[in-house]
Parts: sequence; C-alpha cells; structure tokens
Amino acid sequence: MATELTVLEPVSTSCCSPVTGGVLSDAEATSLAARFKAMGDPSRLRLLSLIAATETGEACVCDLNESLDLSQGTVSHHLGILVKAGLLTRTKRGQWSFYALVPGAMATLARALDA
Amino acid sequence: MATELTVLEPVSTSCCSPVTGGVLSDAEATSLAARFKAMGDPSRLRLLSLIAATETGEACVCDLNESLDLSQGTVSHHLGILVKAGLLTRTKRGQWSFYALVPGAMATLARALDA
DNA sequence: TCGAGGCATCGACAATCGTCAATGTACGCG
DNA sequence: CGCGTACATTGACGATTGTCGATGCCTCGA
Repeated sequence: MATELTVLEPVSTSCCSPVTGGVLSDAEATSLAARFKAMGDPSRLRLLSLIAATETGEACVCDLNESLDLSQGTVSHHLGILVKAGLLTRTKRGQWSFYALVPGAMATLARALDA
Repeated sequence: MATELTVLEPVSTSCCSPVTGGVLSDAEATSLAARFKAMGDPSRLRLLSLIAATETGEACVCDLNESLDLSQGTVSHHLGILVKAGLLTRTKRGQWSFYALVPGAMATLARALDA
C-alpha cells in the first residue's frame, strides 16, 4: 500500500491535475488518491453532508455524534482524517470544536474529474 | 468497515446525490463512498489516466502493465475494481482485454461534489 | 494438436482501516 | 479548588486492502 502523507497542502494549488487530462505522475496520483480515499467511507461522506447542511456552515462533534450512531471517539477520528485531507477546517471556540467545509475544496476535486 | 457491494449499478441513475445538497442517507453515502474508494489508490488513478490518454480511448492489460511497474496480476486486480465501481468497461477482443472509461461516469461523480 | 501469449484468479502476506471502550486534556462553572 | 462537559488520543480488535508469485483458463498461430 502506498505511504500516506501526514498532512496535505491546500486543495487549491497544483494538487489536482485532472485524471483525464494526460498521464498522472506518481506524486500527482498519490496526492489525489489521498483525498479520494478520505471520501471513500460512508461515515465521512455523511459527516461532510451534515456539516454542509447546517445553517451556519459549521458543526461541533456533539451534534454530529448524535446524528451518526457512532461513538464519539470514532467521529472525532473521522473528522481528523477529513481535516488532514484538506476538506474540513477545525476551529476551537470555548469548549467546542467547530468543523466547517474548506471553501472550494470539493469543487476543485470535482474539476479533477471533469477535465 | 461497511459491507461492500459486489457490483455497482451504473453511475448515472440515482446513485450520486450531491454531498453538499442535504444530508445523505445511509444508502446514498455507501454507494458514493464505494466509488470514491475505488479512486482512492494511486495505482488506480494512474490506470484511469493512462486509459484516458490513449488515442483510441481503450487499452489492454499488457500495455498498462508496462507503464505501471506492477505485476500483471495486480494490474488486473485494480482494473477489476474499477469495473465494479462502474468507472471502466471491459471488452474482450481476441486474445486481449480492452478497458475503456465509462462515458460520463467521472463527470457524474464530479457533480456529486459540486452541487 | 501443441505451444505460447494474454489475462483472471488463487493463496498468502504485511499493512492499513474502521470501530470501540477507556483514558487523557482542556475549558467553563460553581 | 473541584466537578462536569466537550473533545482528542490511546490501545486493541477484526476486517479489508495492495501486492506478489503461482496457477489456471482462453485464444491464436504453427
């Protein structure tokens, strides 16, 4: 299995060469695959959609935890993966951690599929 | 880990509810995640880009095998996963198996990210 | 009919993943 | 200070994954 990047740069830069626009280099493929792998789990996709569906555009772990029927630790783990993949941001405010979508991150990924 | 679908329906129908367009149901999330998981590996992304970059839009295993520095069995394995995910088609012609992109499959996936 | 090429499948292996319960850490309120 | 809340981290587990070498199945040409 490929070695995993500990932290991914923002999704916006040179990361997302289109899959159908010429042969991907090893580095390009690895970077893109890391982000798709982060979205390759039902729980994480539901987390993304739950956050996107909020009024304020952000949500804390306690809210997400109730909606997902997963243990609190597991939800926190998944959110951490999505942050590392550059899809979510984490903002600590008082006692809570608020997670929000990185603006344009998924759109940039989408463009890597369209070409 | 979630149970895996043995075969996915075509990408075009009701599969790809947008991630940012309301909370995903369990089934929607599972179906979408299965396709993203198929793209969550560098070798498979390179296979997709190699096929997309061909003149004819298709390629046989022997060609892909040389370009990827993987064993023949491994390449065949990855191609099978991409077929099951509804991203590639397989056409046997004589002695060779030709793999081609499913038209619109990746574009539909892209639309699930844009919303 | 035989041999060789092209591909799929099998068995095995280490590595990674998703999940949980338990514990650790930081903050806010008495 | 001490307690409770919100969250992160740890350790452990079964399951899945990516990879290989070996083997089996077709198809073609001699």
